[in-house]
Parts: sequence; structure tokens; C-alpha cells
Amino acid sequence: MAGNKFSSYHLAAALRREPDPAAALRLFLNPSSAAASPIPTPFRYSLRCYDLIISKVAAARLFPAMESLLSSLRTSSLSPREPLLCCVISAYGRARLPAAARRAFAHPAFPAPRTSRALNTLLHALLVCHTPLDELFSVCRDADVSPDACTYNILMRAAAASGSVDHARLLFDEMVQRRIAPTVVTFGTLVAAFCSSGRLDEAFDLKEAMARQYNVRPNAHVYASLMKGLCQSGDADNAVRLKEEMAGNAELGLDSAIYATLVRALFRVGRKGEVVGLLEEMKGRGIAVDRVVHNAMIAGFCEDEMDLDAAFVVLDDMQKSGCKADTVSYNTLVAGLCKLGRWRDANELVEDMPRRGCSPDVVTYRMLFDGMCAVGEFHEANQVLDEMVFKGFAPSKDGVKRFVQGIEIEGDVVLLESALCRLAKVNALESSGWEKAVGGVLHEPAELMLDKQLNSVRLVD
DNA sequence: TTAGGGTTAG
Repeated sequence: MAGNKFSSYHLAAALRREPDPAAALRLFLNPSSAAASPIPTPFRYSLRCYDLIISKVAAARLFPAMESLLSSLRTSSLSPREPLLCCVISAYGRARLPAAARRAFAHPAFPAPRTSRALNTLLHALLVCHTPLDELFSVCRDADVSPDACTYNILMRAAAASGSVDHARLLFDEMVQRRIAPTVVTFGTLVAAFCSSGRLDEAFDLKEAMARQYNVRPNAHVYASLMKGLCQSGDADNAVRLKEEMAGNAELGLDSAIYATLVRALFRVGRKGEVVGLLEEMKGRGIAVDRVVHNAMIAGFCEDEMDLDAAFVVLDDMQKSGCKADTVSYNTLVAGLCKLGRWRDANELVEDMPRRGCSPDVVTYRMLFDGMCAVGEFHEANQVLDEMVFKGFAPSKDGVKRFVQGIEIEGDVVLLESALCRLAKVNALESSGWEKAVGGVLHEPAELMLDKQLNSVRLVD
């Protein structure tokens, strides 16, 4: 840098190198800190510098900083481009701040007019925030932007998410009428919507029509949705056929996830005997029998067959084949053991998890805690609660309710008081369900002492 | 800028 004047070009390079968004912000606000010699003031920021810093702070959700950068961008003579605006809108969407996303869409720092790209980004951000469908339509009307295929795809997904597949279908008809060509994403969205509402015939009709009528070839997304739909409906025969169809088309990239779906479905319909053949087939096709396929088998043995021994054999096999079990593998086993009332075995397994290279997560503890509460082992559950609270995990609402009711029935006021304190520490006392449950505790005069305690924990949220 | 499948809880 010696001899060279520090320019916005150098600042951009420094910003790009800086992984920490807060540090990058400091750098941006005080560029001289990165310069070897004094730099002229005021520093002339390039659009590139604004692009870099705003995308960084947006990704890090440093929203106040982001807004002040946008304000200073507005007063500059620079004209930022729409992709930066999209980045801001998406960040608000990811942070579940729909009103902020809408304000950003109209931000004066970005020169009008908006294109469909910004509108689509806004619609998607609002969709992520579960904005009602009619509000999305009103956003479209207000935006005064011509919708494109992507706009329709997002609206269709929103319609399906709101439970109205028929509305999604109407939107499809509308876009065709308006001569907006449906894309492979359009079909993927609609096929998934039909499948998840169990309307498989319409999903398959659409798969046929997309190729024949619209000249759009079904891709892996479309097949994956169809496979899930068939498996959920218990139609293993057609699921196997569909898998064969995928195998016949290399472009579709038949993979282990499709096999895992199928494996789980075969267990569900009591055809686990066919699974070994499927695994052989996978090997023959050079598709790894990976963790997810093993997990599907573990789930099958635990939930469908109630054969925990066989599930543990799968766990061993998976380790032997160099495939590391994950929390899902163990959680499935813990749930299976608990369901059979074998909470001691479940507890042992959980205690053994760290040694096996897998730390129990919030799901593990919740299932163990619930499993113990379900069979009235409240003192054992209390031990688990200790560990959970220590790790900052909160038990499930149902678990809390059952636990609190259980120790209340046992009449252990001291334990109840201590449990409430620990539950408060992990904010597990928000549910109105337990407040009712505990409400009944306070009738006995001996327990009125708890009232004060209770009021104090209620303040925690 | 938009769509999918895996597995545990809720």
C-alpha cells in the first residue's frame, strides 16, 4: 500500500477480507484505520463498498446499522441497484420482520421503478413470515409491477401453504391465460401441493401434462414430491415403480434420499423383507447406503416393528460400515425405548451418547424426560431436568405439565418449588397449560407459601 | 427472486 493513495477500491478489498461484520462496519465507518497514511476527507465511498457492507450487516442482522447505511446511501449521489435491495428485503424476511421488509421495498435510497425481481423477493419474504394470502395479493396490486412466472410460483406456494390447493391451481390457470409460461418450478410447486394434500392423481396428471402440453421435463424435485406422496399414501408398489423410472433417467439423479423414503415406506406397510434387496440395488448402482438410509431403517424397526434389538443391530452395522450415527439415530432409539416403557435403557443410551461421539440435543432430553413422566418416574425425570437446565434446554410443554402435575399429586412441595425455579430458568413456564395445572396446587394452606414463589417465576419470560 | 425428498419432538 505504501505510496498508493487509499481509495474506495482498497476499502472494498479490506471489507471483502473481513469476516466479522461488526469489524467490517468499523472499517467502513473509519476507513483511515485500514490506511497506512492519512487519507483525504471526506472519503469517497464507492457503490461497491456500500454493497459489501450492507450485505454483510444484513446477513448478520445488524438492522439499525443497516438502516443508517441505507440513509447515508440515500443522501449520496450513488444509485444502488436492485439486487442490494433484494438482499435487504430477504434479510428482514429471514428475521421474520414483514413490516420492515415492506418498508424496505419502498426505500427511497433505491431509484424507482421496481422490477418483478424486487416484488418477488418481497412476496417471498412475506411468505416466510406467514403473511395471509390476501395481503400478498394486495402487495402485488399496490406494487404496480407486471407479475412473471416467479411471482405466480410464490403466490401458488402461499396458496398451498394456506391450505388451498384449489386456489393454487386457479393461479396456475390464470398465469397460462395471461400467457405467462409456467416453468419447471411452477410444476414442482403445484405437484408438491397436490401430493402433500393427498391428491396424487392430479399430481401425476400434472406430471404428464407438463411434458406433453408444456414441453417442460419433470425434474428431480417433481419426482421427489411424487415419491413422498406415494409413500405417504402407503402405495409402495407404485413408489417402487417410480424409483425404477428415475433409475432409467440419469438426469434425475436417483439418490440415497429417495431410497430412504422408500425404505421407510416399506417398513410402514409391513414389507421390511424387501429392504435388503433395495440396499443391494443401491450398492449396485453406486449409491452409498448413508446415514439417512440407516436412520430410516432404525425408525422402521423402532416405530413400525417395535423391534429395538433389530434397531440396535442397524446402529452397529452403520458404525461398521463407517457411517457415523447422529442425534437423529439416537433420538429415534431413545423414543423407541421410551415408547416401550424402557426408560432405564433409554437413560443409559443417552448417558452413553457422548462416549459414542454424539451429544444429546434438546430433542433427546425432551423425549427422555417425557418418557419418564409418562410412566410416573418423576424423580428420575427430575434428574434429567437438572441436566437439561444446566445445558439451557427447556422440556416440552406436555412434559412440563405432566411433571408438575405428577409431583403435585405426590405432594412434594419442596421438589415442586425447586422444579418451578429450574423451569423458570429455561423459560419453560410460559405455557398457560401449566399455570392451570399449578393453579390447583395452591388451594391447600400449607402450599400458599408457594404463591409468592410462583408470582416471582411468572415474571420471567 | 421462486419449487423437492430423508429422521427424531412439537
